[in-house]
Amino acid sequence: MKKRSRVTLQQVAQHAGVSRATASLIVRGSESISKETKEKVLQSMKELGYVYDRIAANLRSQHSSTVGFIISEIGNPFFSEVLVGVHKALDKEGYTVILGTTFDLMAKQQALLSTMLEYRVGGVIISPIPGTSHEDIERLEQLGMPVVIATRETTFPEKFDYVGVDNVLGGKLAIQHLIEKGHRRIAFLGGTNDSSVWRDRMRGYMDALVEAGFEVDPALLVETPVSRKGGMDAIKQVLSLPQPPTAAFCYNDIVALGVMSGLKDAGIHIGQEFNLVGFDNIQEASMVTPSLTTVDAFPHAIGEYASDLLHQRMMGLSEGPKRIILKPELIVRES
Amino acid sequence: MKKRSRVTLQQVAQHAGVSRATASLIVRGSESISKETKEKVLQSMKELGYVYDRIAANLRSQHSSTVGFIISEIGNPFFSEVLVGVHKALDKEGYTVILGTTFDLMAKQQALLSTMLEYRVGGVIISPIPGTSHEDIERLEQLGMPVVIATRETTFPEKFDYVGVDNVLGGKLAIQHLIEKGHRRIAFLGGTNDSSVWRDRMRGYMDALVEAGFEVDPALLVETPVSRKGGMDAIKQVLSLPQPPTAAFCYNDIVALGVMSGLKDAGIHIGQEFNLVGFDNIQEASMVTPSLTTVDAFPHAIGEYASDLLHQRMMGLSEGPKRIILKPELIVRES
DNA sequence: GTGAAAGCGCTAACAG
DNA sequence: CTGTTAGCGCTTTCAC
Repeated sequence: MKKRSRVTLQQVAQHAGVSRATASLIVRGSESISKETKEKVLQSMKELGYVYDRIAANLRSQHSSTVGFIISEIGNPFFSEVLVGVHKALDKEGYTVILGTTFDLMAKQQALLSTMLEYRVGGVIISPIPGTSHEDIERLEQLGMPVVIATRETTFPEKFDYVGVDNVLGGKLAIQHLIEKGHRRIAFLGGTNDSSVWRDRMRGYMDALVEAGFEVDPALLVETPVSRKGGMDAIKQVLSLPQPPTAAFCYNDIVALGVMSGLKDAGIHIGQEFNLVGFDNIQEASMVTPSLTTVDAFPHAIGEYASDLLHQRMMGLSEGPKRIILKPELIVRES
Repeated sequence: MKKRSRVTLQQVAQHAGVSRATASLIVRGSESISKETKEKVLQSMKELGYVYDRIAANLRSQHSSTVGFIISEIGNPFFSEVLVGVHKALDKEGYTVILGTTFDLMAKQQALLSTMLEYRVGGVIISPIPGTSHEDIERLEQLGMPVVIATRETTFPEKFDYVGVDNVLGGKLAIQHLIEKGHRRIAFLGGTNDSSVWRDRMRGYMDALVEAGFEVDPALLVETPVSRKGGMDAIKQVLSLPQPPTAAFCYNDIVALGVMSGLKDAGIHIGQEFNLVGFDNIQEASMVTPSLTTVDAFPHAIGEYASDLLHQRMMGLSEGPKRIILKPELIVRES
């Protein structure tokens, strides 16, 4: 890991016949330098192949131009879309992102938080794993590191800046749509109740059913891992019921895609005999056949808003915790 | 961006009544410290809430425990799978990854390379955008920064460590499979010839056809952007030919999924009237209906091998450039 | 085993 | 406008 030593500002200054301080001002684009010396120094930099050492600069100035982004997994298109939003927004402000993936393991998350601290990132955007308490995160804030929570909540939501979608409303929209289509027995498939997101979507499901005057059959609620396999298993389970459902609301699109496979295996025509609504609106949702009706959770926007909030906080412009709750939208397609 | 000042090693040492140097040895887990002082110092760290400053440490020791990973876009499942591989492997070695996405823009790629340099990353893994010359990359090596190229080649492949799949062979496997199925008119759809990957897959396509004694009809080669939309457009184009193809090999799975949509729109039964082979074996390939026959490009393994090569090089253990070319495998499914 | 002093490459504060 | 001096938080000799 030893590196060939690089050209330092000192050497550049010497070569150009100025002081280190002057050279420093020039790299940073100061206006208050005469055109001639500026040219001269820039020329020297070019000749010597100077590369700015941002690490050393950050150390000295006690600033940080990095931001940590902690996410459960990159394989899920929803999260990768959030990442794209974060990336774009932070790029624009000149930050560099350090990525960490927890794979939903608490030990990994703790380790990542420490890493972010050790690297002196200027702030952290995190989608905490289910069961993360606010104490776990508070550690960062106590050390003066701004934090923004995205997509999932911690045990004490009001403590931090948060950006997410209104999952209760999303669940409601989905169910109302299915009720309008004439369904009475609607399953809720996939996900597990340890996640705040699941609980909210489930609540939307319940609320909408109750408001419409229908009863909730616990047999139609199936918890599974958030995967296509999970969806496939879940639909098989409810189809074998004495009174199978005629429609399903899925925890997210990934699960919904699994459910679609399961329905096809069972020879059920999606969109005709059976209606299906997902959540997230990942790209794939519009591409499958039949295309998937889903609730758009605006992952890209979540990433951008989270970045904006973090930037505000890093500039010291924010006061109390802010919450940005996006209104989800139902995207009606063929399913 | 100003940070509340943190507890320094100095303060810890003072609190514990030892010197800074001793404390430093202890954070790094040195063996040559008496158990008592060690305990005492560790206790002080806990009490004061000390956080190791890896940035300062790296500056002083001229080491780096970060690795840059530059990729075109994170939205493509193939790349996100490579990222997962990279992440897992580097994690194990204790590196932290700094992520950059180029969106296939040359300016962005150049900027990212500079950023990596400025952040003194210990090494870089890059999937260069089409048209990247070896000079663009050489800059890094000249500054003593190890580089590993992954998935795509530069203009002068032999100069750097490289990990990728044998795209020529992959193309051949696909075409041989289609020929065995009895097809004579096989289209090659999607992608553009500015990419080395495209040219190799195309070559495999050509070679296989020629070996089998068939001729190549240029009308069956359609270049498009690498997207579902591209696939859709491409299949529509060839279907309107006087002599449409009866099978297609697609640049990758993303394109293939678009082609599937297009075929369905045209009322063509995939797997019966028309056979289709993709490339990459992204998760989705096994989940669509009908499931997609494809060539597995082992993205996860590419990420891991690239990380291993980089690690070797960072340790100074590598000599000449190494090339790891993975053998792709045909995954026969329903399409 | 532990401490004192020097310095990684840069910026900040103040002179001039 | 430019130079001087000090020091960010850590590691690294080299004494003792």
